[in-house]
Amino acid sequence: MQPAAHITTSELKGRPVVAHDWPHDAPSCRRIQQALAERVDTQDDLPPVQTIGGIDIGFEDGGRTTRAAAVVLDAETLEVREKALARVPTRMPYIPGLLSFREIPGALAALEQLSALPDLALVDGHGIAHPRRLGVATHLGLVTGLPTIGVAKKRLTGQHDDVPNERGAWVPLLDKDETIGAVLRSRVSVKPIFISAGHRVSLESALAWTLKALTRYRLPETTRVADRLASNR
DNA sequence: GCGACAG
DNA sequence: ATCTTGTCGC
Repeated sequence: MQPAAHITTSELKGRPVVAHDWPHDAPSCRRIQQALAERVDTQDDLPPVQTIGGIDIGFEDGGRTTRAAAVVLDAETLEVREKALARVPTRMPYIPGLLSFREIPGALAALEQLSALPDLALVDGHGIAHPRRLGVATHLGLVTGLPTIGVAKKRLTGQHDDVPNERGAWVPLLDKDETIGAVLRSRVSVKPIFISAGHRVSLESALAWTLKALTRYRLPETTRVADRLASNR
């Protein structure tokens, strides 16, 4: 009999959050994911959104050091309000399906450096478009209480039809008969991106906010600014 | 057993 | 993710 995943509920700045032991082995990670998945909220439960955040992680020293970037943009003008970069020792290798356990420690360190958290955060990687519905965007939302959206450049799981070659066109990402996300053509003639609900945000709102953060590039501005910082460009 | 596999 | 320069296509 496996020991139960130790999960507790708490509160952060008035918001319900979840805390849990930080595992180091894959089987423990998967057990925690299964337990956490029950607490995910894919209904809209967000404050008036005045700022949107971007979270992205990069690495240095051949992966030994994690560089985590958290940026805050004005939701209306997309003007950059604040940037934070944290460098922490990397604790886990990359294992498909367990990305959040590798990236969240750094993300939390970067968020802590911000003078004010964003009202909503777009996270690099998937939200519920994950084998156990607990991608990095969803996991980070649960742990911080922040409304989150998953914005990924590649598919992890699920099937989808071709996306029409028109800016803003999208098709559902399906797992069996369940819609777990959307495959979005963010601009003409580029590979589509994968949008999914993270936590406290519906897929419809996730798409709407992603479109609001898009300008002339494939990725939303939040992701671009955070990526530039995390990868030292 | 074989192929797929976010960052 | 990261290692890396020029180059093909819209």
